[in-house]
Amino acid sequence: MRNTRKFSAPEPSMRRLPAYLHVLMRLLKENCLFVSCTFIAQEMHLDPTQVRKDLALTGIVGKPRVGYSVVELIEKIKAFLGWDIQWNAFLVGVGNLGTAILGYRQFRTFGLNIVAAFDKDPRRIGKKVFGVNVFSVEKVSLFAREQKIDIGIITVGEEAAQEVADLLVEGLIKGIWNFAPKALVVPPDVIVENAQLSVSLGVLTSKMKLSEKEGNIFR
Amino acid sequence: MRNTRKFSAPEPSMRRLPAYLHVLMRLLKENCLFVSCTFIAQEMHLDPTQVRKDLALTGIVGKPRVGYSVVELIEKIKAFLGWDIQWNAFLVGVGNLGTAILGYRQFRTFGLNIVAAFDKDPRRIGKKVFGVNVFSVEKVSLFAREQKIDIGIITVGEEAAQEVADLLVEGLIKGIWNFAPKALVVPPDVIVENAQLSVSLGVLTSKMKLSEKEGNIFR
DNA sequence: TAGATTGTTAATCGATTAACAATC
DNA sequence: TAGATTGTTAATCGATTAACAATC
Repeated sequence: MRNTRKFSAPEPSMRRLPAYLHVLMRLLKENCLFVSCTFIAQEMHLDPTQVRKDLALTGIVGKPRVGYSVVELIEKIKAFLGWDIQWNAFLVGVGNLGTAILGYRQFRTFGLNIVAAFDKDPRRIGKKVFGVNVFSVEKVSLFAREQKIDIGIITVGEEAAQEVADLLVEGLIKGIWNFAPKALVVPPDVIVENAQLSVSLGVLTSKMKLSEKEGNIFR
Repeated sequence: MRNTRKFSAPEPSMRRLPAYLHVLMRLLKENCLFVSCTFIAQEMHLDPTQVRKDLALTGIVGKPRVGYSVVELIEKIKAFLGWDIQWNAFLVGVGNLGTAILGYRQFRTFGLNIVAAFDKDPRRIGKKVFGVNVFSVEKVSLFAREQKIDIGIITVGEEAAQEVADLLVEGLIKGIWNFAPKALVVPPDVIVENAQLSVSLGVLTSKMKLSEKEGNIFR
């Protein structure tokens, strides 16, 4: 069963690209002009063929015996990830996590431009958080339409998440970055990316518990 | 090529379990005693067989024609994810993200007990953040050993991440929750879970860019 | 040239989905 | 009983890994 339209790029590959970018940025700093798959694979403890296939997704062409141009590869990966253009975003829910995201300057370098923030708490409305104005959540749809916002970032609680998603959809946004632990229902042309920290924590604690059990066999 | 010891549970399944838990908690509130895979699958837009296989991982046994006991299923999933026991944790790097994590009370319900925080900035050391004391990062290894800490949470910048990981390993921690965009090198018995927000953002913007291109064909 | 590395095709592996018998 | 649902085995699909020819 499929929740949305299927796009062509394999997600596991997509998720590895940002890490390649980090290695490449370091190489760029060290004035390294060319890099081979083998090198990147070693750095990241991956299979070289896998790296080559991942990079091929971006349309890069390498030179046998030489490798890929570091500068070109950085450009291609950024373009593939959509980090070469600006995305205008609204953030809804100025709690701890919302505030942290507003304060995380790094996102600017990925083209994420958080234009405004929204909250339902009157104590937060009218304030500025890391230079971003906080408005009443009621206004989110109207403002989003007026300002042609691309991305809605949901950092509200589970209860309000669907409601906020509906407002964002009404505001004609094209993508939702959802931090609330809730499976959102949206039209098929709206892209949802879930980023629940608890999922990641669950993977960690689950593996730790398993390893304790397995480990005990040998001790 | 493998970076660490392989554990038996399939990661995709593991990543779906927290979402099942959310549906189940809601059902519990509604005093619903039994639930079928079909129902959960519909709620989450997944294949029922997939849900059944995922749930089977936890060791739950259902009743044909009835389904699974909601209460029992919640317990089993929590136990499988390691959310039935307490994990003592240290957090290193009290920036925006670190602060947000310290303030996110929800994690307590997953058994995550953040005992202390660490930073290298003298202005932060000695302060309390959401009730958690901030110490100098130098002390992390010693304190971790003394207090038998299980998990180290890394919320420092890319540059310092490996250094902090080394200190945590010296402190005999068993798992690292790494928010820094850096592939950490640790001994094979230490479990690392990477939680880079930029990866998730990349998936979103990449899909949005692809969908724009594809979409334009039809417009 | 020789040899390292790319690009691509084939083989393997693992996860998802389909089919169906067992059960209450 | 009839039928919905579980549990499990088989088929399909997709991603990873291996093999190798092409290239500079």
